[in-house]
Amino acid sequence: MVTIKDIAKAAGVSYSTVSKALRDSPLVKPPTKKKIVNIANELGYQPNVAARSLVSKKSDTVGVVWPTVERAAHAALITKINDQLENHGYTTLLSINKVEAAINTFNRLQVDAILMFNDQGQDGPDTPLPSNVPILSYGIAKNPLYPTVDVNRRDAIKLAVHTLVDIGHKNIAFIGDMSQRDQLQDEKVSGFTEGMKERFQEATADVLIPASGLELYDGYLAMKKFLQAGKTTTAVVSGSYDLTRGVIRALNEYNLSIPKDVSIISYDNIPQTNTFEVPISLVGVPNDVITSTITDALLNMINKKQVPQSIVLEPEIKLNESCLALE
Amino acid sequence: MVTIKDIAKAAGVSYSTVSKALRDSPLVKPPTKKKIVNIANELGYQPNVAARSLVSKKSDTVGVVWPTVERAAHAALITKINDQLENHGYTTLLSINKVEAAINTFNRLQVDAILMFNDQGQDGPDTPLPSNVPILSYGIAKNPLYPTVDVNRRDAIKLAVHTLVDIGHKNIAFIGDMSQRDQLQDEKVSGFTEGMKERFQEATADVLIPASGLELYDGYLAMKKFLQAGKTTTAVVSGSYDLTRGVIRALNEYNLSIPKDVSIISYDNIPQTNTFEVPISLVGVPNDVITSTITDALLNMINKKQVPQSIVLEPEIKLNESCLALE
DNA sequence: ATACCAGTTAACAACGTTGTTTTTAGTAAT
DNA sequence: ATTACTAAAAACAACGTTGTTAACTGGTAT
Repeated sequence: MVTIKDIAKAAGVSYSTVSKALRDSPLVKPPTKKKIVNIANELGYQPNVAARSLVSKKSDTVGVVWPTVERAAHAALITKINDQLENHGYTTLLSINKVEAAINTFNRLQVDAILMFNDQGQDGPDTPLPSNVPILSYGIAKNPLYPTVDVNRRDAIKLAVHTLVDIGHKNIAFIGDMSQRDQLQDEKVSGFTEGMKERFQEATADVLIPASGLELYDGYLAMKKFLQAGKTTTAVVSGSYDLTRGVIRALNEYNLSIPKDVSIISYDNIPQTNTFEVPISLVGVPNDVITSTITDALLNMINKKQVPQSIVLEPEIKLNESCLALE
Repeated sequence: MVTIKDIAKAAGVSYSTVSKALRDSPLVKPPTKKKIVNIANELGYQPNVAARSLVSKKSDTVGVVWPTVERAAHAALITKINDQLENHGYTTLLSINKVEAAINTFNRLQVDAILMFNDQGQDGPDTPLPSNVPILSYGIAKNPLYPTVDVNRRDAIKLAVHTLVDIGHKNIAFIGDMSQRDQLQDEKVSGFTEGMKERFQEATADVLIPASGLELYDGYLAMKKFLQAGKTTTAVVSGSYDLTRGVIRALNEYNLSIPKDVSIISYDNIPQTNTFEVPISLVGVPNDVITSTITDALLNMINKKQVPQSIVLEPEIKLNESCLALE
């Protein structure tokens, strides 16, 4: 392991001069600086984080608590956040340990901030864990233990419903994952129910198409079952992008055209890579809005040393050809 | 941040005594030790890794290079490896940066070992990266730059083919992801081709069912297309668990029974959670064999400071009711 | 009493780095 | 030629920890 002192010896200067030279301090003359930098490169010098963070009390590192790798749901988010933080000089580290252990680890490592993916609050602690490091949570902002970035899924679905009603639809169905108690999915269902209630005074029975998962095949199966039962609808609000893909397959099989026979609005955060014949309308908070919000919040926590408020992101709608006005 | 010195002051002893007490050294009298430990707990003391690893040159941490979070393929592996390392007192950290940056980070962090998930060697460097830390790779052991743990996918499929031939099958098909150049998948295809060639002298045209991915729906679609075209087979070797699920769906739709009409052997590493009516035969290296091998290799690298050889794991077959003998 | 133990604890040095202070050398002003 | 000043570099202290060495204890043997 080559240290700052080896460089000093090789360059014939004191080691503190080397330190300054490598940090590009104006306290060392350009020629000397250049010589030192060259020697450092030549020797393949790598600064020792332990030593550095011992004195600076910083590690330029952000820890991400991610207890459920299996659920690839947030993969896209993490990738982007990782990139954005990198642009600001921070390194991202993931821990797939359970929340408590992960936070502990990150505290020991003297990470500068912690981002916690709070998967449906399933196994979250009910009292804030002791931490010297500021923690930001991504999940549900209802009675959060930590400042939280939340996506208003309920309003997103509601927005979809309202939009469809406003262009003349009356018979609207919602397809979503209802296989398990999952707060995130429940929010969507109740968004649908409330959205309908707000527009139709008399209580209409909600048309719910229950899928048993969030995969393409789940959507395909659920929609097919719906159609097989002879049920019909003029518009479908879908709880996820993959489900939507399944729905489209099923509709195709039944020779139902989009949007002539059925209009579709899909919940989604992914920037649309239009792989469909008919561009699909989307509601949701765009992924880069989410990631920028998170990144900014993290950087604020680190630099301003101030605890940010919880933030609820409101959805946008992007209308496309998949929606047909009915009047 | 409470340090060892704060404890020393509170306990009225020197700080070196505190250090020894907390590390349970025999050099400090039990009563003193107890008192110190109590105070430490009370103050919520957390050792500073930076300081510790500065002097000990260890961090009790293993870094995992995982550039493609999106591909959830290895999630199960990582989870298990994480647990096993934890049992040995090591913390696992993941980096989703690209290989070079990740290795750099881990070097700076003075991680004790690095595990690299070498996704189909797609963007791997072609010359070993400079690293002070031993690196183990999981992927393909063919001309590896680092000691590598490899799974013999080719022989796994071959084993499946041979087994089917030996129980009387002649018309055998292989379904796999042939959508993209992926070394891992290619290995399986050629395992099939070779396996057939070894048993049938005359060159029979291989029956390949090309799927356009590794998801359930891809298998379903590919198999359905195969059947729709009026083709038949008495046995299917499937390249992945999810594909197999899709195949089964398709067979069900065509009222073909397993194993009466079609026998199935599936490639898989996952310990079988029997969700099927008919238990499926499996080939592959069980996941816990893979993870234990990796964990052991990592620990060896750390403790013995010796570079291990590359290891190729040989597959096992687990015959179940999904295979019917034909004579 | 003096010297010599063992058992405890205190003091010290070191790890590699950064920020501050002191020294050195070179130049300008008296 | 002495002083005053400035730029550059060296020396020093500190960060929190661990391993080593030195300094105390009280007791036992001389």
